[in-house]
Amino acid sequence: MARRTRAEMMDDTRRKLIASARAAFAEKGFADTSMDDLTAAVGLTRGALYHNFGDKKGLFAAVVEQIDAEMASRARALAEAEDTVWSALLAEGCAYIEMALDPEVQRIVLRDGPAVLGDPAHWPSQNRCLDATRAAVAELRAAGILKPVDVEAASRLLNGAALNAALWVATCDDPATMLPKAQDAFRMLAGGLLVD
Amino acid sequence: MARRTRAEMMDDTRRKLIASARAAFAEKGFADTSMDDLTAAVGLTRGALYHNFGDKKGLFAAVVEQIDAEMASRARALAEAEDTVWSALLAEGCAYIEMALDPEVQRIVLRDGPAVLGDPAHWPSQNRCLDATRAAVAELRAAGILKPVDVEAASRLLNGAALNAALWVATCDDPATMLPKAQDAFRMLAGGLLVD
DNA sequence: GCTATTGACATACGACTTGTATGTAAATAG
DNA sequence: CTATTTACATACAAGTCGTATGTCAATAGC
Repeated sequence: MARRTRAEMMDDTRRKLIASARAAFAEKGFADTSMDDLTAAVGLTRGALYHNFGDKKGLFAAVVEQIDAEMASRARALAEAEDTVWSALLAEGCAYIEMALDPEVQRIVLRDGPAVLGDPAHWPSQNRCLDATRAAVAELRAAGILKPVDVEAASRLLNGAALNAALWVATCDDPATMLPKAQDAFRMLAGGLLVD
Repeated sequence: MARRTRAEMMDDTRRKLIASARAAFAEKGFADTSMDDLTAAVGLTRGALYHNFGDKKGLFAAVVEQIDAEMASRARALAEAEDTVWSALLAEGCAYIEMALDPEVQRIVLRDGPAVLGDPAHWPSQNRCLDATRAAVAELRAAGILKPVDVEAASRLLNGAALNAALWVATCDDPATMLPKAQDAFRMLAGGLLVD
């Protein structure tokens, strides 16, 4: 078993590169990260990088994909713990706000992501968090719990509100006390969608 | 009057550089814009650029400042045409959504801006659109028209919702029909802040 | 009105970076 | 056991940014 097959070696290489890139991108940002440094940090060269990911953006996209999957997984877990679709939607939004406090999420997904990869809605990872929100909104609309609002529009607005709230909380003076206020405001706003 | 004073020459140089940069950044984005091309397009060199703006980010910041001021001015004009503070707030948000349809605003302010300059809340231009929203929310809160929500949090959420809605509308298949839906959804969400 | 100095740029230079083209050694195929 | 493909490393060319230096016109001082 000491003998490694080629596929195993490549997977290992990819994992190492993604991990190194994730740390570097989070700390220095996309533009200020050198691929020479990034690869050397795990004992490789840019040759491995271009072979596995095509270019710098390709590696960045892989990192975003990984983080995005983790976020969606966490949001889903929290939403499933709720007992109504409505409370699940609120929980998702609040979870999103919390997760965006993570410096890695902020810098890589929220700040550099759009500039490097374009609008999140067109990412291959499809911004899974948005997908979850859309599903919940669609179900609530069908059940007549929400006012006759466009599902896509409402999902976008809810996610956007949560996202920006998170960015603000993360960069304000006192995140600990502002987080609950932001989440309160989010629930209040979302309540505007409910039928009277 | 053919004789130009030095201050006039500098102002003219700055205007030319900002105009050229605005076009280049909007079309190719910050990262893919060369300062050599940018300056040569108006008959200058990078020397003028570094002398007047310090570095590439400095010029970018000046462009953002200009666009931001234009947006705030327009939003203010629309808001003042309304007869209540509440409708003015809604009008501002809807105006924001519309303005974000402009490719220049999208690429420079919304996409590249945060990546290059960091969180908009910390920009020198202070994101004037947000300021207007905050002022309106504060007034409505004081008048008891809104539920007891944190002013800063609510302002952030409203602006974030509008912003993301705009990004979505701008990149969707049929912006013309989606714009009113997004604005409807925005008004509905904002209604969640009103006392019952 | 003449010189000295400052200001507004242009030019030249060095240090990096990215992407590609080529080389190479190991793993697989036949 | 040879041939070929794979998974990288190395070498190279092009382009970019920031700075250091040069230059000429505009102002200041006497």
